[in-house]
Amino acid sequence: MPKPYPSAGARPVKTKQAPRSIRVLLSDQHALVRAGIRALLERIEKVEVAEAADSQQTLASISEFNPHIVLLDVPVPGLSGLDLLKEIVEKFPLVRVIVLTQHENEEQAVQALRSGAAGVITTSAASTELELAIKAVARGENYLAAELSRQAILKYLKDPRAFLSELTARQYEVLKMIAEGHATKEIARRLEISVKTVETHRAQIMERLDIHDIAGLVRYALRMGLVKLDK
Amino acid sequence: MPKPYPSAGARPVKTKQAPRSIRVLLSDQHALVRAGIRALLERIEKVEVAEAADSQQTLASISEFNPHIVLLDVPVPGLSGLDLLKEIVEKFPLVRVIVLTQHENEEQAVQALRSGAAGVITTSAASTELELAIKAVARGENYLAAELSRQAILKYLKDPRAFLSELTARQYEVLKMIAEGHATKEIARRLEISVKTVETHRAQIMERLDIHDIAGLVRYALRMGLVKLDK
DNA sequence: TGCGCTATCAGGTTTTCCCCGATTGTAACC
DNA sequence: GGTTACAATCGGGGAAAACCTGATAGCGCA
Repeated sequence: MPKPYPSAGARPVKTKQAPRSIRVLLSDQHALVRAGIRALLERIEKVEVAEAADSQQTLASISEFNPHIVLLDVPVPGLSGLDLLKEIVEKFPLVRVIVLTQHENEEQAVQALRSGAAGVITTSAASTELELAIKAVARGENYLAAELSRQAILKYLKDPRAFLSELTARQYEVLKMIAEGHATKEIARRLEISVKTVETHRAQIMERLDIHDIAGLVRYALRMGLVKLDK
Repeated sequence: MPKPYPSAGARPVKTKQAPRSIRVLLSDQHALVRAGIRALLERIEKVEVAEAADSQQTLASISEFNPHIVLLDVPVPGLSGLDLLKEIVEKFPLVRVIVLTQHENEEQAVQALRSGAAGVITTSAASTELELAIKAVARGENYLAAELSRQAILKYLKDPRAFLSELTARQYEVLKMIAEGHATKEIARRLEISVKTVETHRAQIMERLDIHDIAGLVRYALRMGLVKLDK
């Protein structure tokens, strides 16, 4: 049902338009997944692949390998998960980044696009979609995974307040501390505000997110990448 | 050595089938990861690959494809994450299962072995390790990822109480409800016990796990697979 | 200039947390 | 057959936290 996106007409029917090869830097924490994706990438003609396992390696390898495209795995999208993306965009504005995410979630796709991604595909995509995405982005177009609703994306992008500022910065700050397990009193102490204020923040967070228990807040914060599971 | 052989309704159209090929069923939620791993598997000689995306497909495909080995991705190991593994072991005792996990964690590897896995490898493994694991398990041996400490594994396996019964069944039940966001009063109502008893359970859970806030309990429950992020 | 939003705080009520305790049953151990 | 260990159940009472209903000050913006 969902048809491709801006580049709808330009299917990769024809074989070559770029004379040189496309250098793709594959950034993923998991060696096995990296090897698998690399095998898929290498089936695409004129694609050169390099790998990086973490942020440092990725940034270093961008300088060194000078890739056209970074295929960036973001296991838990969200605020903190996109830090590396933002850093890449800032330091290497010419590099185009395709975010590979596990979640078929418009909200998180929009966050990625807002942060400067040129494309978003999900791990539930078919392997052919990977090739489509690489080629589209290499041509300078953007690419969105077929599973994602363009309507939702465009709607969100048009309304900057739709959910990027679902919570205010202060509220995110408080939510993070809650999810990390800090008591209200301690949060108040750290932020140098009254316990009552922290309580109000929490109440407003709960109201906005329509979540009404601490456990739900913790799960939400984990999904958003505000906190990590281990720690 | 358990060598299952197709006696009934397996693949009918196999003409030049090598007599000793290894049939591997690849069970992973993510199509792209599946395609990648498949590409790696197909580099190994005499390996035939089938894919499954979820529990139902996996079980159905075991009947149909009659694999020697199931390569089972378990994103969040733990109690609930291993349900499919247990079901496979129960219904198809001759099928050998290799668990593919993201965490280099002895505890969770032991849980997998206890549940009947023949091998455990992690996504941080090199792709060569995948081949080693497949071949070892196909020979009837077991395989443990190189990252995992054999000592720790053996120690845990020898002492059944080491952490499998870290919590009692009742405590797991209460912990699950806490992590799902139910209030103490509601947990008491559901379990038809006193609020005081629930409080005692919670206190004992916290003491055993050395976790002293709700947020920490929620994260623990998520790691253990007691509850899921989305829900 | 008023409207909306954010960030801050308080009083008062309800609920939970936490420390003390207890009883019952069961299984193991010597 | 007593003792020990532990699981599961419950209570009192005070401290703490959460929850509800307010309020105020600042800030941007139309």
